[in-house]
Amino acid sequence: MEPRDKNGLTEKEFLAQYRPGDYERPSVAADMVIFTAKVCKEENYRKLPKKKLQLLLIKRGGHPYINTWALSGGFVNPDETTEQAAKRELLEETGIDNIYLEQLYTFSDPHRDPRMWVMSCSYMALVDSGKINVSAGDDAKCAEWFDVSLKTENTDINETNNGFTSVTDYILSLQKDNDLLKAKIRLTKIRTDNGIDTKYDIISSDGLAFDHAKIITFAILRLRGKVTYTDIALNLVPEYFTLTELQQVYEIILDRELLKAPFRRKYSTLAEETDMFAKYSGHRPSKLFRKKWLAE
Amino acid sequence: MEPRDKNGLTEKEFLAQYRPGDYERPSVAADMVIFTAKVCKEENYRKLPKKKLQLLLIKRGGHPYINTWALSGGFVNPDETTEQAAKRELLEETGIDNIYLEQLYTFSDPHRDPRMWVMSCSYMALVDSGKINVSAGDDAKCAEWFDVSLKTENTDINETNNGFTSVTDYILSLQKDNDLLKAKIRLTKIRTDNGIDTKYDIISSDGLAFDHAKIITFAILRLRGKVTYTDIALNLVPEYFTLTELQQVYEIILDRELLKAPFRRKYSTLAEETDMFAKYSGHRPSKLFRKKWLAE
DNA sequence: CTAATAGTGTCTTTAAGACATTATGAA
DNA sequence: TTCATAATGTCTTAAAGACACTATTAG
Repeated sequence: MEPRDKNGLTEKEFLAQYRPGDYERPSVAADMVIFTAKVCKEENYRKLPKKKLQLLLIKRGGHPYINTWALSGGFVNPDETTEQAAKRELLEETGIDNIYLEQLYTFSDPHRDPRMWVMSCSYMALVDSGKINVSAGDDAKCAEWFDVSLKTENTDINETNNGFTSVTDYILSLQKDNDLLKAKIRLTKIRTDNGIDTKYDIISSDGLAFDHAKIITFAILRLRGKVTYTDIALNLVPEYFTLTELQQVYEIILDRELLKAPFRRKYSTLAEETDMFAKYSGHRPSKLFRKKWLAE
Repeated sequence: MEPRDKNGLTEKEFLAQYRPGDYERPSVAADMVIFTAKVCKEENYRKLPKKKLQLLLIKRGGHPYINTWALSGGFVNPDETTEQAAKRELLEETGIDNIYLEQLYTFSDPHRDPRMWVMSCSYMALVDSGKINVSAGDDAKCAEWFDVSLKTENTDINETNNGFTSVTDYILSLQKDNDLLKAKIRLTKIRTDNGIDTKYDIISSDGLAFDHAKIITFAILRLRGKVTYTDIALNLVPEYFTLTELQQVYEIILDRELLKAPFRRKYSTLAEETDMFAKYSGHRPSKLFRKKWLAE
């Protein structure tokens, strides 16, 4: 016996006659923070090339925020998930396909877009720089890789009777040749026994569109948080890599140097030995490893 | 000199003439998984009462999924964030206010609601059971606390050439007196060098509306993941608590017993000693502590 | 040979697991 | 007095930090 509602309808009947109300709905965009670990040039044949953490931005050609830089992204269509939309947009805008993707956070401040009500479901993506097709972004859109740096400018913690208030200012710098984009993001945490209120505010944002400075900061903090206890860093390294290369990736993400011996002890679990060696290194050649993804 | 777009408009002019297109937009709901740690009754005056992990569900009075149980939640309004919507709905539906809230994930399968295109921005909430007003949910809506259990039924891992495939089946059980809701959720992870595809599928879901079994499973796994390295468990404990109580909370979340001595060594950092003691315990009274939230 | 990195050994420090011992109050 | 839990001590095991030492190559 099928259940009927207060109008005497079965579920099938209800759905057949159902018409969505005409209340206002938000547009939903999928935005992506794409990181890569770019190998720098090194003149000294003996020295090892350094790595830099980079992020992809797209120059806006129209209002609002005309001529500023924005994350790759676009609106979600009715026949796809936000993740599918993110992948589709990335492919359309940059030609990049098949990469690591992870949902970050949904930003929903009603006024984050001056045009209308737009939520942003944000994703973090990681690519090995060798996979990037340099000729990508060849349509009208101008996509460029920016060096990323996120520094803590200041932290202020006040203990209260039943919690604390902490205010941290971050300086986000994005650099591409002569283009330097700078933003200050304030992270405020107010903890009481009634929960915690965590808030990101953009204090200043120069050359970045919308609230994207906030999203980028969120992504970097997430990446830093996850890198030490997951295999996420493997996504930034080529098929064959040395343990020093992997360590460099950790160092540019965490923005600090690590000791070699303990690093190798811990993270050699992520690498499978091969019988190949790096060549023409000007010093003792290092063994090449393959990725050993952590199962489960 | 203000920049103008290809139509010769400044940003101000552009925004003044801007009209949103009439493409389809999703409805966005904010849904909440609210947990509490309920103290059971204990007959033996010497024995310590046990705790159970519980979760709040609301009985659906209309189609679709009539007479099944659903998470508390509702549609987001144009003047609020998803978080504000979650809080508003919770207050309206249950009378619960001022609690710990954390965004979980945005579920966006276009067919997750049979009526129309609805995304769910899901939240996890934690409350001390002492804060719950039992007479809540006094309007038409019927809100009830269900005992929660999530067991891994089966894990199957296959290593592949460049990654692995893992399939884990979870059994989610929700019980309230004679009402037993059961669901099987399959978590599939396919890892290749081109990223990881993580997918939750509902194999069966009895008595739970929409994809809420998936959301609940996601929430429990998140809670388990975060409890050991954050102070999140403090949200489930009253103002004054014993270390054994706190340990019980960890045990019901992790679904396994912990050793007392190492637990105290590690988590006494989350507790501030008071000079009060638990009373009428039928054995040595234990010291009461206050919450010491981890700053930063 | 040399500069620069590869790779390992080992001592110290810290934290976690395991379990035993002592302490204490209500009935 | 007894039962059940409180609270702590300590031995073991494992991991992380710090740093030194040896190995190896292109030029």
